[in-house]
Amino acid sequence: MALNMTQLLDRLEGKTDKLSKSDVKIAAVVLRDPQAAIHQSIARLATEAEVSEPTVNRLCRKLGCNGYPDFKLKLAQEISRGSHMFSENMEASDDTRTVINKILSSIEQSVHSIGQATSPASIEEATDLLMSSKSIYFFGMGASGPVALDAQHKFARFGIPVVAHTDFINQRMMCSMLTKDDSAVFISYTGRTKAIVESAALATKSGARTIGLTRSGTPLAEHCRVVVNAVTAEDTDLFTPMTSRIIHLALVDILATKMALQLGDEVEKNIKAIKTNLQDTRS
Amino acid sequence: MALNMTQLLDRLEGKTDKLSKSDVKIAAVVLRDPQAAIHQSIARLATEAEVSEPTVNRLCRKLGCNGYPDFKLKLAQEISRGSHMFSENMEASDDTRTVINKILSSIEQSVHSIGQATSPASIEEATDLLMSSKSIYFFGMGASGPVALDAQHKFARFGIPVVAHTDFINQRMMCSMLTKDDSAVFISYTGRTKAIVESAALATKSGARTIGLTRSGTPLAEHCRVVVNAVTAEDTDLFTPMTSRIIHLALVDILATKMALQLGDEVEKNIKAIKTNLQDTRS
DNA sequence: CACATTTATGTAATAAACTTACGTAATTGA
DNA sequence: TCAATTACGTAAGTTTATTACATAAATGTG
Repeated sequence: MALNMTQLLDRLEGKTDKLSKSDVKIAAVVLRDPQAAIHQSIARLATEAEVSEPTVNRLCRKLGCNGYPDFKLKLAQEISRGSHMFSENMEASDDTRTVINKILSSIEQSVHSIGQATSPASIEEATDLLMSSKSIYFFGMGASGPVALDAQHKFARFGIPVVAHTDFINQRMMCSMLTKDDSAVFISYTGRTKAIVESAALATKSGARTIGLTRSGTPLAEHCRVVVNAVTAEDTDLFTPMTSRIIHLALVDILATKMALQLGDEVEKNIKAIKTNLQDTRS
Repeated sequence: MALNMTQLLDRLEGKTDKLSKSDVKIAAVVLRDPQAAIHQSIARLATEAEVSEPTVNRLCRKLGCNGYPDFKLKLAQEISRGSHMFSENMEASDDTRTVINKILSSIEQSVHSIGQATSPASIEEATDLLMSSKSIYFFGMGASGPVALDAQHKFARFGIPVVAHTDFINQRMMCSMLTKDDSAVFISYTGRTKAIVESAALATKSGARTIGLTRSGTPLAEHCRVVVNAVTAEDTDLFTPMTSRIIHLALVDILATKMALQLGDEVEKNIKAIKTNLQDTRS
């Protein structure tokens, strides 16, 4: 019930539903300025769209809402993510507060959209491969280097040997030495970085279980057995270089959590052990 | 107008406003289940809170809303971030879709709350220090190690020498060699990791410009000239270990962007140069 | 401590908004 | 062309929210 978000605007565009003539008129008014729509009464909206009030009401129900007020509520939630406020570029004249808000809302938006882009199936396939692996390798270069290291840190608790490699030489070396019981996770937003594509090709040749945290359809994706699609809604975004790493981290979190849940008790012990060891380093 | 978000629930807790007796009763009902509140009529809410309807209406206006429906709308937007849906723990029975949603909404929530916790002043002070530095050092251990490396990668484009250190030995060594023209950025969520606190103390002794990406009031914070407060709303959260790194990354983004804006043209050239160099690595 | 003044709250009337029921028009398909 | 279905609007009814007014509580002052 709470999960069918960000659907209203899409549905208003007629993507999933068959909209009648009047419905289209209403949708046009709403889409022209959704922000304004949520402050309008049903009467006002009906007038603007040149239809009757019950017609508006019926459309609301057709879209799965419980009447017009409920429609407004759901619409408000959908556009509350700031998507429509801060898509503009950064300007030198922006004060610090504005810069903060622009960056954060851009991140929020990306994180939210990745939720819809990620197929549960791909996560499950990936965790299945990872869980039964003899050892796991994370590969990332440039901005994805730190992500790979982060993944190494996160997966360490599972009791499976994990290593991250962030430079070309080590990656090549490792990839040619993998076995069919090893998992190799390749992290790249563009999916076109030569070095990492070559490494993935090598890994495939070695028979390793290749997993890609990248966008599907890219050269890298083609070399991976499982692809966890890491693509944001708008890709031309100025903030892409920022948000892509965060999206990768979020996906790593999801994989690690899913794995932890499936491994169950075993992990608990490991985490507890690590935690007690860490206590000593706190002052 | 669009920036005073996520204030309603806080204000309902009486943090910024002086609430009357009746106001408190109303707030209690709303806070007990905000999700339910947005579907209630003003009459229902008034009854539950044992006050009159106009009293509810007056509270709405006091909180800056344009009547009760507007209040519901604003509240709906505020909790649309999933904050109150998924604050519970993860369960083994959760399906993959649920796991994904829980993690992502937790991240969204943290990112959003950091926006309010971060004071523009601290960002400005930090960037001022960084910009005029001869060189910049990032220090992070454990989960913050990758964050430090990420920062190194991001700041590299500014033309100032940047290094990240993620191990104790190197950190100690570097910190004792810093000069008053060097900036040392310490990244730690807890602010209590012994090693990093010691490093910060050393850096202070060397006269370096110490900046902390940590929570204020912690041992680490006390050794830092500028503290960028990195604390999430709810701290007991199960997801803290996940979201803390992402918050740090977001703060790094903010610092880097702010710096880029202030440096202006100079950076453009650097970025362009890096980009052209990167083209070669794409297939 | 009494009195004036401000602030808080409730009652009742009013107005606005939404929904339902019903009837007519348009569309579809044989 | 004629049912049958679907789409739409009118008008009545119902719910919901707001305003105006009155009363009570709280606050401050001499």
